[in-house]
Amino acid sequence: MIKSSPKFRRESAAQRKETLILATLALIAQDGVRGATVRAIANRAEVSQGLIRHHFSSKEDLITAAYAHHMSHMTNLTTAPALTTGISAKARLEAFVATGLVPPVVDPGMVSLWASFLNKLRVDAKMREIHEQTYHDFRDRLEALIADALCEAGIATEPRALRRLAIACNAVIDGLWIEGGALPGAFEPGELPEIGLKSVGAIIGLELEYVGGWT
Amino acid sequence: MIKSSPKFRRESAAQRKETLILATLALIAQDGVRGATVRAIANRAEVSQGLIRHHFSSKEDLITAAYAHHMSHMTNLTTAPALTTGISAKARLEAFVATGLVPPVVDPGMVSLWASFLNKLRVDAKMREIHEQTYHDFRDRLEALIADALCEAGIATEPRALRRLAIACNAVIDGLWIEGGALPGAFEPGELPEIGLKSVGAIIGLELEYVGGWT
DNA sequence: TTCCTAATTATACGGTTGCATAATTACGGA
DNA sequence: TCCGTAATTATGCAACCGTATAATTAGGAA
Repeated sequence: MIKSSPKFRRESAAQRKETLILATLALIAQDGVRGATVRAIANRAEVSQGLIRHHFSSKEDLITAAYAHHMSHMTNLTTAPALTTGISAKARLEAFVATGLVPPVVDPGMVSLWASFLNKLRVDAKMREIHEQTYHDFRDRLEALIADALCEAGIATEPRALRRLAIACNAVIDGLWIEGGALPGAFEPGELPEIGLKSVGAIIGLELEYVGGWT
Repeated sequence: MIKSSPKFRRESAAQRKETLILATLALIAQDGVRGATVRAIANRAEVSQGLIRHHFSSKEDLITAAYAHHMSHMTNLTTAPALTTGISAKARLEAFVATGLVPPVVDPGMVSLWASFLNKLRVDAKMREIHEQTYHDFRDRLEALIADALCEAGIATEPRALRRLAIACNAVIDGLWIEGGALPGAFEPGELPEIGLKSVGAIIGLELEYVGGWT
């Protein structure tokens, strides 16, 4: 008897879950939440639709997992360059701001994805929890960078004031990131990071500069 | 023959359209785009579902109209106080910034609504057009206020630099507005406008202050 | 009053959705 | 080698979606 090629491959739960999550994110980024149907996701991940319910208790569960995955991914993408050792605190802050304002972080798909999730915050408590945690995580990293940069410059700052600086800087970055993604082509290349650096610098009282190399 | 009470009332096209638009916005704010089905909208507006297709060529058409309505509403809400005559340019700018960062502009429903529409920008060209126009309209008003305030303070600014200041200030306001709406309770009352004024002030190089009276 | 017309309702249809259930099948351990 | 079991597929269903069409009805014009 000739052994025919297997009709499917078994994979670990973790791998399958990630595959499904990535397919979900790709679909939402492309067509909005509306496009992420169970059948479309299964099709994109090249599995049957029944498999989704085998790994996730409901479609809502998958969406939530995709949200968490995406948010931590974006945070890591932005944070990574700021972890470089051997450079000044000011340089790390500059890298952090600039990285968050150029592709691939600034991207229509990313913004669309983020917006799709944002309007679920009202309804879903689990989503709200994830958002809150991600937001604070991101802001805390930013606050630490600001604190280091200010300390390095010999500027003392109270915790309360520091928190507000971080909130404000986070807001500029977010705002620029959104418009950059929502209106691609409305800004010249390199304009967004330049504006971001100048603004963040003005807010915290340091002169931050645009360093080339960010494509 | 006893005349029974009429089963429905005829109204002008404009009135009906607005009723339907408001019902749509209320539903989207409450349950997200997913909740704004034709039947739900008709139910909320207390009309039959067929009426929607009588006034709008499609559901998509209604959604688009609702988006335009909502955006101009928000812009007007924020802009109104800045039109006050007889006060300094700086005071008008302060009013503009502060108004946009307190209720009813800062509100979970408003943010949810805005986010719901945002993720349609990728797909729908008409939506993108409305977004672009609204964004530029808002930013232009902000830019004019900044120009006046700087001029009043005797600070000369090039058009190119002015544009970037407006982009940056717009971003701070947007970012703060979003988080204020997405995470109600995460900020103390009055904290958002205070941070917003300080940040905008730092960016453009003026000292803006929080004036009480904004509840 | 009578009639005409546009606003409104009533009803139905094809397609899609998320989910449940049962039948297959890969693949590691005995 | 064989077998158990969990991963995967196949199939079906009830509910809901947007839309089309025809039947009502309000309310002004003549």
